[in-house]
Amino acid sequence: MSSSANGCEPTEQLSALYFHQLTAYFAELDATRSRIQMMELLADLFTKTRPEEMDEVIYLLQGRVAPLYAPIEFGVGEQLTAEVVAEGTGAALDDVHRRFSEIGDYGAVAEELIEREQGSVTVAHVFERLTEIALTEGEGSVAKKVSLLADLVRNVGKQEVRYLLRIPLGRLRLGVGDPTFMDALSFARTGSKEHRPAIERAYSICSDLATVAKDYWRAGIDGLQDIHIVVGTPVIPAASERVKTMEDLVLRLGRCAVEPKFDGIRCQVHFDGENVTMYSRHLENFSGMFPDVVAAVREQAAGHTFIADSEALAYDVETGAFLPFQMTTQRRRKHNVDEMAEKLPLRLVLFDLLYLDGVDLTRQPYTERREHMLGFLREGSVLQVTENIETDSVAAIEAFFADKIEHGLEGVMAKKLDSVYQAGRRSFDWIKMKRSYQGELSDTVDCVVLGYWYGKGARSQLGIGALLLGVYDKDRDQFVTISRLGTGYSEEEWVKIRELLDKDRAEEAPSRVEAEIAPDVWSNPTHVVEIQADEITRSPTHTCGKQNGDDMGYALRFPRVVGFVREDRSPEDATSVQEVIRLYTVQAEKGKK
DNA sequence: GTCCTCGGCAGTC
DNA sequence: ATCTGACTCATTCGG
DNA sequence: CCGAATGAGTCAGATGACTGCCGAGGAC
Repeated sequence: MSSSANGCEPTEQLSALYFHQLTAYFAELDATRSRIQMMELLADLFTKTRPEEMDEVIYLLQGRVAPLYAPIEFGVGEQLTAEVVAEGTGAALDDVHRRFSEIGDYGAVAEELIEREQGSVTVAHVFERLTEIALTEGEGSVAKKVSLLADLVRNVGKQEVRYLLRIPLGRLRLGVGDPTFMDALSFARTGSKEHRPAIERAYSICSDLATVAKDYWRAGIDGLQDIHIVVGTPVIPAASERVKTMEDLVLRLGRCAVEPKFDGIRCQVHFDGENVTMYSRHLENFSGMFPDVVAAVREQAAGHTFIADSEALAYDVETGAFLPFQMTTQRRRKHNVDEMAEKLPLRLVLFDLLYLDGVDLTRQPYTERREHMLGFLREGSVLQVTENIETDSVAAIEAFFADKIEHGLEGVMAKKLDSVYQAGRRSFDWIKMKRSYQGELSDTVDCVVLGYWYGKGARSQLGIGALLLGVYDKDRDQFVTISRLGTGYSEEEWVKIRELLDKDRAEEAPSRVEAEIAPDVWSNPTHVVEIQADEITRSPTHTCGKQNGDDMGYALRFPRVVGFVREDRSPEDATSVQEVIRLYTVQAEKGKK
């Protein structure tokens, strides 16, 4: 190996990496706040990692055993982890749950219950076992997953178990993510972040960080030259930023393109002339789910190869209007695919083109990509290119926006005219604007707090993680649930609201409260909070508006608190069930246009 | 043995 | 999805 | 002219409703 790297060359044969060595790094990262120091620690770890172990280290850091787009999941969440801890440490399941509600981290719970200081398993061994767990399926698989992981628990030390259990939970919580890994790779070779853009570009178009890491490690930036956009291999999609007002939007973009924003499922379509492959926003393979779209791609794009960014939406066959998200999402399925395709046909609205007929378009400006996108499709009922306007006027954007809202759409996306397609990045090249961002344009709901849940991770320090919210049913003088709430408060406010709720603590659900879910701590209905939400949805879990046991209720989509507590309102002054239903009806009317 | 329900998980937004 | 909080980095302020 | 203060940007990790799949386990 010859290269100009400084300090990263293995000067001696590195030995196999033990899992306790890896978790020692994790513990250091855990204790480090500075991102620069975390990057340096990671760079050091990469230096000590043999090339053949790079895959394992990278995937484990990502909380996985395979690249993002591989359909390999652990199938071990919190409940099963609790069983693993009990089985692996000999503690009672009750005890495990009790400890978890206090410290909010199963890794830390297991650490408390283990004496052993250090295990003797290697990273390779742990990786192999975790892979086995992920691949286990069929009858008896749940018990087998648990016992495999419990076996590992018995063979590692205190510090190791802490991080071992966090891996399948997908909550390693080290304060590092993909961007930091990429900085660290660059830093390990160059002592600076200078190669980050090249590394990031490679990662974004092949979606496999382990491949990028190995190529880069072997040959530096030259090693990345062979990574190109390939039809069939998912590209990490570009994402948008938000602003508060239309004025801010125009200030940032000047003259820009404005497109409608659809409330469907993001879909990246690949066509190699024969095969159609589709990926979701997080690179799940959708290909088998939308046979109607696949057929349409073959027809409407015959003779071409391409990769496009799009939104898939179900629509009303009678009126042509797009259906709500809850309808579209029913098309995301493995079984009864064909029947559902007939019942709920999809439209695919293309809004960007990354590749066409052998040419990578991602580095061309928006306007040119759009030209290509408008030119290659045949007419058809499924694939269509999104409409757009070009303007630098706030008034024009507002008019366009109002029209889209009036027709039941989510809002608009504004795009910088000369911007390239920034795969894997969230940037101000694309700015989304939804109704709920503009305070006066969207309704808020006054909700009564009915109780709270203990938090996990960092929130456990606060003694609270989320609230149970209700509204008032005037007809029956009952409080019914409409949402949980986990965002909007500062840490200080979380603590304050918990203190208030503890004063009104109830040992069980108060008699005037009707709920099908139970918080960790009940509270007598006293405090009213103002909640902003994007929409009201039909709900199988919340009791607001439920007529009888098996009916659907109503709930809030994307709830967040604004302000703290409304001192001027009594619980009976909260929004009523009847008002919620009225709001839902008004919203449903718009969807029909 | 077969069918059905439900809890848990993983994914969409 | 939304949101907060910590840190980084570039720019401006003030002595 | 240089260090301190400020503010925008980046990143990570809390949390939401809802749907479908899968396996477990009860009913029959």
